[in-house]
Amino acid sequence: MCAGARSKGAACVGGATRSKRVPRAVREQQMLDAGVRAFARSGYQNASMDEIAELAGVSKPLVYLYLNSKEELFTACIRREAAALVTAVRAAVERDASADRQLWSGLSGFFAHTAEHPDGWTLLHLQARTQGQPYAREVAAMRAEIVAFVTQLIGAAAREHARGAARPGTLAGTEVAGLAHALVGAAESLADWAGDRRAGGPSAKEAAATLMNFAWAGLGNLLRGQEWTPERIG
Amino acid sequence: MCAGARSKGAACVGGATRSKRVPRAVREQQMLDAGVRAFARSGYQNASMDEIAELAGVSKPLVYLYLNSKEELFTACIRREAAALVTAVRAAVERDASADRQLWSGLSGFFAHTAEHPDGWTLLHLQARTQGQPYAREVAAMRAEIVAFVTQLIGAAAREHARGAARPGTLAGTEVAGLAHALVGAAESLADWAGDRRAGGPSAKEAAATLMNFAWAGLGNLLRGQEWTPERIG
Amino acid sequence: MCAGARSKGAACVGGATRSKRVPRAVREQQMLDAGVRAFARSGYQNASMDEIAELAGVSKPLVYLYLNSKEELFTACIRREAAALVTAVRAAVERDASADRQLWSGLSGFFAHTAEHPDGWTLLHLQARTQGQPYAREVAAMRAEIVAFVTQLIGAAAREHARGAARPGTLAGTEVAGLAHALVGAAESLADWAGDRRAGGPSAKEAAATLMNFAWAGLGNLLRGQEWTPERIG
Amino acid sequence: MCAGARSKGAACVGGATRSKRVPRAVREQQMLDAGVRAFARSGYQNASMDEIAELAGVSKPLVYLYLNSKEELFTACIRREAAALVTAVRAAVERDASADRQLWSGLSGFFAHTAEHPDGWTLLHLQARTQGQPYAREVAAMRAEIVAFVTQLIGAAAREHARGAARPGTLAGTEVAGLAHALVGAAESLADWAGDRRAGGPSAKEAAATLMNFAWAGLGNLLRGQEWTPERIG
DNA sequence: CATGAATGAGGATTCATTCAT
DNA sequence: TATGAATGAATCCTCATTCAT
Repeated sequence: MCAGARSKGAACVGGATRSKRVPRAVREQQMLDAGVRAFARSGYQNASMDEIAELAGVSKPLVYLYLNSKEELFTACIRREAAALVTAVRAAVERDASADRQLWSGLSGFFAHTAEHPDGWTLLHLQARTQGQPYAREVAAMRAEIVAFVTQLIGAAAREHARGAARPGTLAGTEVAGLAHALVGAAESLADWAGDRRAGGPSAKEAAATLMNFAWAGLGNLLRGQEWTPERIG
Repeated sequence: MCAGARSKGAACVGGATRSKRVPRAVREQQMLDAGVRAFARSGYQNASMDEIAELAGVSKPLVYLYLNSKEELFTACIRREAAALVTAVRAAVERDASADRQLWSGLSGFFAHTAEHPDGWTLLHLQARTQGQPYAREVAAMRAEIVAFVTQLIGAAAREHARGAARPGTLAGTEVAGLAHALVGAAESLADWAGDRRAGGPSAKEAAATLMNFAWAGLGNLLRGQEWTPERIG
Repeated sequence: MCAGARSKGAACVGGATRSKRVPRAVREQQMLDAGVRAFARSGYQNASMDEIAELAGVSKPLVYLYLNSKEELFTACIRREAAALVTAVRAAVERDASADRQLWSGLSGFFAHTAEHPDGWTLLHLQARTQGQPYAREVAAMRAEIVAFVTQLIGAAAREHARGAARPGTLAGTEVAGLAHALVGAAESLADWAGDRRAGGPSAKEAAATLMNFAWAGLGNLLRGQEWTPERIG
Repeated sequence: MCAGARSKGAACVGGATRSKRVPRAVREQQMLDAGVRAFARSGYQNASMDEIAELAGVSKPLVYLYLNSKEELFTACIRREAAALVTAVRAAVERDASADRQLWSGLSGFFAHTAEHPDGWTLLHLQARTQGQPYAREVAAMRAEIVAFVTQLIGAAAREHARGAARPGTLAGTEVAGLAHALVGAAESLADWAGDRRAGGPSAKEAAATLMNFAWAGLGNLLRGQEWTPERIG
């Protein structure tokens, strides 16, 4: 436990002993760690700066000295986690592979990262979106980046498919957007589920495979022009 | 306008004139309306009891008299909205139809309800889940109920398929659950998108169709044994 | 002593017993009383809202409920005291009397009021001017009103004098402004001194008479063209 | 520019380059310069030690090493400025001249000094008096010294006058003191005005002349027994 | 029923001040 | 000598909540 931990019984993040005289860069990371944890678990409003400072193993004024305000701390947390997630996904994608393999590897990376950083994921997915424009926008930007990536893969798949197809299907812009939203939503839901090991959630690879099964075949059908319609007979 | 509406320009919910001698049941609904609206738009913490009382067109002590505390008010709001959503979906499902039609009708009902009650949907999907255990659990329970329903439909579809299939596929329990989670997540994401009319989101029926296209084909492939696997070549 | 007076030993303003359920208008005056006292004695920054609330015999939130912020409280205090001072001076002036008598009666009223309301006077004269633009301006406006009144009296005196003068003097605008500044400054200084009874300061009438002696004769000389110049020989 | 000057754009006082190894006496003066400037412009509370240290071009701990605390720094600033003002006035007085010339030369010195050291004057006249007993007393002592000097001059003038007067007037001690207070107050007010060049204030000599015109004639009248009294008829 | 009056408790933020290097 | 790192102690302000009428 960290020295100086007072009343509430919260240990310092990472179990680090509260140490004196640490260089600024390190302290800042400790504070961000604490912020991510606290914000993810309690939400922006409920997390108190007292709590965060204690979790970081420092006094409150130091948090303000380095990060200026609760809002800026929140922003910094979001930025760090968003960057980490995007980086992880980028690193996981197998470049020069086929479109479906690229998507699958990206998804695997995504699920692996969110499973390893559940607080970061909660922060981005749940908390940041509830706190109004500035933060929501920040996350929306990251999401847009991912959606764009997925859209591009779908386009690539369409081209790949078209090469050998008897009757190449066309996908309108709205349809593509709908698919991207659905896919990202499904991924998020699976990530939540996968993050919850107690609920018997899947591993990252399993989640990625499930999602590919869910999405890839449907996409192929669409491209082939085999649409599902309500008028279809059971 | 409701009497007593003070400075801020907020009219009473539903445009109801603030009148004396209203039966308790009605007053409570007005308060819940106000609560849902305020909580959805500002979040639990940011919504103040003052604001809610004014929005409901009553005095603050009356809110306390009927609903005891902010927490209980929040819980009551969540419960009402969750029940309304589940009821709407249930009512929309065409019993005795084929599994895909049941799923489609249920999704249509879901998208229709969320589009008509955006504040309720925001409350459930965004706000309640960020306020820690007690409320998140409440919503999680509702979600589990829906996931279970979807899971059962997928199972039914599998059985239907098996009856006439040359080579019946098998779906492990985890796989089915995964698909259900993915589908529900996709639906939620589409509901958010559809709720945002300015972003050119789809209507309820369109959203349902998009999702069916996306999901049903994949399911069919799975049942046919055409699984996507990472080992697959290109 | 007022009930509920806690630690610091400060009694409520006016010695009033802390009473419950007082109408808003009355409470507001009590708060302003407390504010004037606290601000005058400690300055804007040093006076804490805790201290003021205790002095007013109420809890802090009530002060905020009625007066919104420390700044607004300060402004309200200044406005009330400025208005009271101007009103007192106006009421004291003997209209339709000769110019010197008008000036004398006004000064008497001024010294009487400042002596009876030393905290109000300190607030206006000392504290408000130290707190930057918004407040300084407020006081400057009041001061300007008084200077204008004095200037007008000097003008009237000049006309009265001119009627019977062999060689009527002229006063340039800058000279008049200088005289007005000097006179007001002298009055302020005497008010400070008069407010300090322990230092053997004069009564209001004495102070007024002293100032008339100081100022009126000099003014007469100027009008007569008998200027003091450094070149004058001993 | 001084090294270490960070963001806010504030240059070091006196444009001194921040240099290492400066003798203590010099450093202390730099700190006092910074203190006077900061305290005069922002007030005691608003001026932060950070700001002052930066303005002085040194690190905060050094300020504490040399001056111990904010209070002591403030006191030191007041003492230095008060001594400077008194010294300047003393040096300006033409000894062995007639009383009015002595007064005039002293006033000229006073106005010249305050015009050249506006921050010092603001510190003494405005800021120090609003910070409660310890500092106000310090300034009051200086003021008393000046009032005593003026009182003595008025006494001397009375004696000079008495020597050649047909009908020597008498001035009670209180009257003399009152006149002195009035004169000093008038001087202070004019100094404030003169410090504000934008408001078209006068030069030092002009201010002194204005005041002499204003005051000396009144004094002469008094000595001649021509007192203004309220009973006088228009 | 309905409400104006009132408060306890807690949270963000700032700053003078001190070490350890 | 000089400073980056760190904190205790306030201070302003807000809000859920309760009475007395």
